[in-house]
Amino acid sequence: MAIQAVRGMKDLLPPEAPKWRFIEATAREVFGSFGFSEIRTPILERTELFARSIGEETDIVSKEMYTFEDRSGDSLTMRPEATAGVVRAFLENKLYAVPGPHKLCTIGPMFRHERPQKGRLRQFHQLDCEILDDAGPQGDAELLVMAAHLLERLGVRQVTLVLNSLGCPECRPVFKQQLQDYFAGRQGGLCEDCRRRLATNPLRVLDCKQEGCKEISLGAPLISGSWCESCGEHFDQVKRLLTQSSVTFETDPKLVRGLDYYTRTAFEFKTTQLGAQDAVGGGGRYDGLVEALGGPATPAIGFALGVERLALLLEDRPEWQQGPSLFIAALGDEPRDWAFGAAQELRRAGIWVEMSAAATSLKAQMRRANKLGASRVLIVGGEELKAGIAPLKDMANGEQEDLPLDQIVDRLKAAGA
RNA sequence: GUGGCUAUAGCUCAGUUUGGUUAGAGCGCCAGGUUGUGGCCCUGGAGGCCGUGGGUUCAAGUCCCACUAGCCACCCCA
Repeated sequence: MAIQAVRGMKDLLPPEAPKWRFIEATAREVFGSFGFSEIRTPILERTELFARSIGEETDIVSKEMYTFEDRSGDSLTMRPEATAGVVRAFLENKLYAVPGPHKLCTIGPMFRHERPQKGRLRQFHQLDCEILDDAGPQGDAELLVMAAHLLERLGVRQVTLVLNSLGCPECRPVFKQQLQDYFAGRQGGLCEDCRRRLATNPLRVLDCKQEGCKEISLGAPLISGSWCESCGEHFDQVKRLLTQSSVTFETDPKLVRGLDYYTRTAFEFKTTQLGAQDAVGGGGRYDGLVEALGGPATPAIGFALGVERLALLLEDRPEWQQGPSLFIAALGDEPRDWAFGAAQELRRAGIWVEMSAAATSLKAQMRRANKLGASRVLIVGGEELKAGIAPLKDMANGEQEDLPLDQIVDRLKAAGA
């Protein structure tokens, strides 16, 4: 076989492209109305950035990154998520010099070396939003309301917002210790992975899908019991604001997210429509990340939505299949020359015009016009050219009218083409 | 990274069990049925290194192995 695309990297073909444009355009519109500015950061970053922000122990960093040495010997990585790069750009360009909050969004490809399946690619695309320098619960709520609003605008149904709070540096260690104490006596029933997680990240044990682990987790302490006063208050406020905004949600005290930098609010938008790939989007608060990357203490929160997964949930719409406003069917050499010129003139007026370059029968040209979805066909032969009047056929109802050739532009503009 | 299923025309799939003439269908495509009129209908036509490479055999789309890719589950996540 000839050269194939790299595994897990897909071509976006013309029939699918309008859906993507719709998703991206709607997202930009919604993000814009919430005051988000676009930022575009490089796909390549120093490996260190991801190792330090996402966490060395996470699956992403430990086994999923596209990492390589460039020609100067620097270790570079193709971004597996957007937040780290955005935060890096925020610091490097000293965007914090202006008072916050800073609302930034970005749309683009991410890369993770995983085993591909439906809704999971090695190059995939995210709609990503971050609010930097915002500590209050209204920041969390605003972001979630915006995401819910976008899903609604897109017409994506059957998506549930699942919420949890992971606590802060104040209360999470207490909970971690409680968990470790609880599981310590029950290690025997845990899977191999979980026994390892117990030391590194005991919260993940709660998230394990193995039967034995699930059973043991049932009796485990819940993080909701360990929240410090301010974390509990923060979470209550977020929930209150969501309810006030009519955003429905569920809470799940076992929801844990894979990235180390999350604090307090963590969330996922889940669907039952995509099999094992049930997350359409996710995110959370990361109050410590900016400081950990060497910046000023800057509380922040963000989310990402997967474009491919959204596309899978969207039906095609008829308005995405628009055809040309006019097809010129020319019969004979002279009419074809005339049509070529007329087409350019109409196009200059912003009208989508097609014609066929080859000297084929009228029947073949009509078939082609029909296939392209042309709204009208102008039929021009030698007689019409001489008379300066040609039949214009409406392809929807089959009706034909005689139109003076010098009035085409006006006629089409009047028809809203 | 682990396990399972799959790969035949542009698309969806028969044919593989029990190896044996020119590998089929539907849809799509092209042309004709109308000296210059699309969609529906009828007729005809084009289009296939049967994923790639190796092996078994007189003979492989069919059996065996490897590779590649897709799908499903695990893992994890968008």
